Amino acid sequence: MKEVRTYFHVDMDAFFVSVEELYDPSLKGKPVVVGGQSHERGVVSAASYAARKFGVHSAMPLRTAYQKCPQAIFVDGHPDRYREYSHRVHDVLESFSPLVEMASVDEAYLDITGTERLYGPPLRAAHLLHERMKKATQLNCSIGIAASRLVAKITSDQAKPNGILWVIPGCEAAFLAPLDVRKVPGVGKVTEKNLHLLGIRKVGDLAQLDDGFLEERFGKWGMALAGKARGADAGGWFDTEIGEDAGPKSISHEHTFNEDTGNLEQIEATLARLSEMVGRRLREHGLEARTIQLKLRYTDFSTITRAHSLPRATQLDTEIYEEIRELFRRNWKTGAPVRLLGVHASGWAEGGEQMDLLGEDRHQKWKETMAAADRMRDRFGEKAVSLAASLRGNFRERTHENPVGLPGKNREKNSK
DNA sequence: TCTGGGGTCCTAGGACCC
DNA sequence: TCTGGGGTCCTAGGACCC
Repeated sequence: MKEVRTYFHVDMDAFFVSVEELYDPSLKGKPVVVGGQSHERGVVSAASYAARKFGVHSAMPLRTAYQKCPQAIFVDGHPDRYREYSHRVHDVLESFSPLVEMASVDEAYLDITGTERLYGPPLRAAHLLHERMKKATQLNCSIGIAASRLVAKITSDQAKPNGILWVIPGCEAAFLAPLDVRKVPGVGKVTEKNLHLLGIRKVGDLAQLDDGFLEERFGKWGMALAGKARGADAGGWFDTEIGEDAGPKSISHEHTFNEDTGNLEQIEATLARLSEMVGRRLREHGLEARTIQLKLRYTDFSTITRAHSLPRATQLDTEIYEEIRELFRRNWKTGAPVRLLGVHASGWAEGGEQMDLLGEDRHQKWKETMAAADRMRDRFGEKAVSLAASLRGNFRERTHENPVGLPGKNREKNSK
């Protein structure tokens, strides 16, 4: 007989907005939109509850948010702040239970099975944690409690804001049945629409159907859905134990221009900057990527991705950039204005991949150069050392006589 | 409505190998 | 030459999440 476990899903309330309020208390209680200025290209990252009353929600274009709520205060996002507070949240959770898994910056799963003697029954434990979180971070959270991770996640959503909710084991199906299918994690716009076409609107409707039917229509997901509708952790990610947070599987950076551009110099300078950012993160994580991918979006929003796998993994800005530039030149509809560019790295090399002997010396030199550049950036800011900046200066000469990718004498000149 | 940026996972076809 | 069955890697696209 399988032991009944107890999971918490802890979700911070309006996380980005709440963190911004700590930096600027005058924002409290007001309609606040985090993500950028009201006229900018971009979408809402987070909206305060006051702003939500006007119909503003995350993922909505900023301009739309402005139309719905012109009196809202628009605030730029601060990823560093959110990361810092995410660490604090993590620390609180770890002090509470050793089995913690951060699912994103502002949410986590805890396995608190067997902590009754320490904290008492689940509801009491949740109140203790809630209190501890508020005291340590000044932030509110909501906590869902259930015998499975999936149900705990749905439950925390129902508990919002600033609430605690427990689905007693055995009551899962009854709790889930009246909820919209959209409440099931993994069911988004498209799947919801397809389910509606089949007359399936509530999770309870799903539970009636047999696995085969759902699998045929929705593939692997369908299979899991029926189980989920019955409250089980059926298949996929939700089956896994709560454990150590694994490292990243990919690292990417992308940029949307304020105005679309067909200017090759501007485009390549941007690709260089994005390549640097990716290279830097790879080095921070001690990773080397085998596959480099370009993302290219045109004015009409049509988007392509083009990838290439290297014979040898890299973490060097210049090698990433060379590959990206080649991918871009091969795939750009020449002259067509570009809306977005992205650089994506994945496919980590297994530890200690061989380097060819001839390349090793050059490679080592570059590694040292890059490490030094990273230190400069730490001390003097991102602008201190830049491949992109050097490219803007004398791009043509470099491409012909001093191809980017080899240590060049021009570099020092630009680093001061 | 005029649509960010960072990710994960899944599907599917073709190459290539045995 | 009308032709098999897997396994794995690569690539492209898309749904979804926060």
